[in-house]
Amino acid sequence: MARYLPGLQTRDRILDSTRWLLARVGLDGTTLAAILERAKVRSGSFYNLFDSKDEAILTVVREAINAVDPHPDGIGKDTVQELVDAYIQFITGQPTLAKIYLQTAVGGAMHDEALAHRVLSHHETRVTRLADALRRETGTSKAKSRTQAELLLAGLNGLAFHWLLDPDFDISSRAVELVAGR
Amino acid sequence: MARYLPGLQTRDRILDSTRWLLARVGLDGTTLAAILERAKVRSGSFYNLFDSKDEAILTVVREAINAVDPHPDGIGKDTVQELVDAYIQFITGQPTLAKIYLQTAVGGAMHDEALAHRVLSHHETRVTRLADALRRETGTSKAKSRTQAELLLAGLNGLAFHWLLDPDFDISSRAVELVAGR
DNA sequence: CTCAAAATAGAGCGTATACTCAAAAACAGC
DNA sequence: GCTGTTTTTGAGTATACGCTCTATTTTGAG
Repeated sequence: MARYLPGLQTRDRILDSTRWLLARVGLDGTTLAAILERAKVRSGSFYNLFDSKDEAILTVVREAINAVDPHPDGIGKDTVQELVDAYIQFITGQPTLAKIYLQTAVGGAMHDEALAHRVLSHHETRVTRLADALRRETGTSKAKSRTQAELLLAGLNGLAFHWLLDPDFDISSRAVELVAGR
Repeated sequence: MARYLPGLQTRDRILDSTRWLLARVGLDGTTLAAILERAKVRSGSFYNLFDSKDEAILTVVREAINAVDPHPDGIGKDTVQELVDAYIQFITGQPTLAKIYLQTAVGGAMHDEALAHRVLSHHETRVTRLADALRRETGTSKAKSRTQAELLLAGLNGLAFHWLLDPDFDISSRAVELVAGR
């Protein structure tokens, strides 16, 4: 483990490199050699700081998943618009982590059972909070608002996909239309 | 290329094997060795019939997509509902291929250049046909129907994402609601 | 300044994978 | 049956990858 400053700095460089590669070239392209070259580190140093390549990758993925997590202190208070805005802001503001999150969720590195569960539970949390906000604002039934929330979130995720594919795509105003046409 | 019966039969066995592996163990697990073992074929025979492992995979992907096409031979006949149904059927019937599709959309996940191109051009075709169907049915302008098609497809991709995350998610009826609320 | 701990370098190992090739066997038209 | 073509075999090649190990340098507390 790293105890001196140089070790901690190298560790950061490695994680930066891994994060960059995951977002740009995907899981397959994130080879050890690529990580090492970009971080300007030899394999010996890497394995002095990490037990395996996967450990570095999982560290980054965990970070990405946490970044999608809605803030827990606002439960029961947020509006639909706030939640949608927060999501869009995450996607457009942190495209690197957003890409990693979506890639991971779709099936890349999800051989890790615990991570898969975390992604699902984050998704669940988001649906529930959206449904609550919808019920508070429109007064629809519990079941119906949940269905609406699922549809809305699916739409947002779809928009995110589209935006990642085409950065010129106007995700913000599409999101507005999506909320309006609900 | 195969000209005698035995050649055609081994070709079929290889494609069956590839299809089975893609569905069961995913893209990563579909190694050449696995294909060969399941098809009871040695590598020499394989390369007598295919130029590469990717060609076999590509063939399977193409067949899966075509199998679900409502009007494979003629463009300009399908309805919006038909195209949406075909999409849902593709996603739920071939979850592995659906994953490949979405991973490619997120970008970079596909190391295979030809496969990525194939998937993306398929995406383009689908947008165009959806837009055409929308214009035929609603009489909207060319530009507007294309935007609508992109939004609709984004929604469908979002639903697919949700379904891949949670297989219990009722993607079919959600898709119906999505089309209805357009 | 000293010295044990930490950090680094980089040659090299083991393994998995896609793919090649020359020779042998099976095939089918004559 | 003869003969050219197709099919099959399987040992062998090339490469990429994750990872190890030892020697060397750097660090920083006392």
